[in-house]
Amino acid sequence: MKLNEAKEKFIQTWGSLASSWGINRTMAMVHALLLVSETPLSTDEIMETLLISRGNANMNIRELMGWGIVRKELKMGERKEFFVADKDIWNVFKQIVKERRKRELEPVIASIEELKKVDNGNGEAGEFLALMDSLLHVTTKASVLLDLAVKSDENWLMSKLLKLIK
Amino acid sequence: MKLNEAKEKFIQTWGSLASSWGINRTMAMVHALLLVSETPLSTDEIMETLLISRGNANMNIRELMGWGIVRKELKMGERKEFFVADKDIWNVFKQIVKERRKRELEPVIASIEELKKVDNGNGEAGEFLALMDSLLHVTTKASVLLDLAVKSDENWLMSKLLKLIK
DNA sequence: TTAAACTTTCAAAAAAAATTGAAAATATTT
DNA sequence: AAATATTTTCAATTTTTTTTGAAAGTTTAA
Repeated sequence: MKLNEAKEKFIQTWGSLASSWGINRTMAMVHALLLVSETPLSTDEIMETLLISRGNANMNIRELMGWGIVRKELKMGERKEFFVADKDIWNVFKQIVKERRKRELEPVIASIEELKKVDNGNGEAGEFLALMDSLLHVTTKASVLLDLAVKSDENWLMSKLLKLIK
Repeated sequence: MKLNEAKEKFIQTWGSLASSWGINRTMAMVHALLLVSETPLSTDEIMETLLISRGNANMNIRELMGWGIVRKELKMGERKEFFVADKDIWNVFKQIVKERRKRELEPVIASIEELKKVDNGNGEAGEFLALMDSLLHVTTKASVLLDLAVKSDENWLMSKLLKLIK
């Protein structure tokens, strides 16, 4: 397999993984393209390579910057903006986990806390409350665990976790 | 807040969480409905409560059974099928993790392994190979970690993890 | 074996999400 | 300050996903 072919396949793989996790397919493809690119790319280069429109390219680049995994790079003598992906995959992983925890997990935890205030005068909400409690247990534990992953160094964390398995 | 109102809100919350994780909104709502229901529900009851068609209800119930988090329950003297959700949330969590790891993480790991076979005669694929290696590191470690979560008991795991934090 | 009760399938329709492309806005150079 | 280059926005369009509902299939009971 030639390098360019492998890069293309990687872009496809990354794109389809993302879409099954509720992330825009094109955004993941732009990310993959920047990951495999040895040099910073301009919006035009991204448009050409992925055959997407300017609007689409712009939107997704912006979103990737919002996730903190792509940054702008300016070239001297060039008016265009160029983009680079953070190549430290552990860092990318942490960044995504951090964002999704904030955007999705935390609101759900807050919402379940809210639902625990349900009227239970006659005890009819007992089962419901028990369900909310167990949901809260699992979600807050997941949240704590993700926090641990995000805050710690990869090697330290992994050596500790591997010890748990034995 | 009245119990029924709280149940409705929970169904909405669960539905929107799911859709941001690439899971069909209606499927999550059916799941939530079964979670908060004190008794097994028939397809008709699910249709009526969520205002969805028979085909949709059937499809999503079937899918939930495929995920192993909802099961059929037969009532004596009744010809209809009734459905119940597993109320053990830790179990539900493990089941979902197990399935998604199998369905999505493993194929990606296999695909990256494949891409490592790229032609590197003249050394031009060096950066690409380094990227694949680091991806493989993170994904296989995530996979191992999820395996640990799935195979171990909730309390044991959590007490160990909490120790790591200190 | 027939009929009624119930479940499944799937083509068509509807809804939701993503994409386009051109106009507007912004930034840079002359 | 005008011209040019570049980026951003967003209404309209396209694509993808979800949902419907009626027909076909299956199971149970009489």
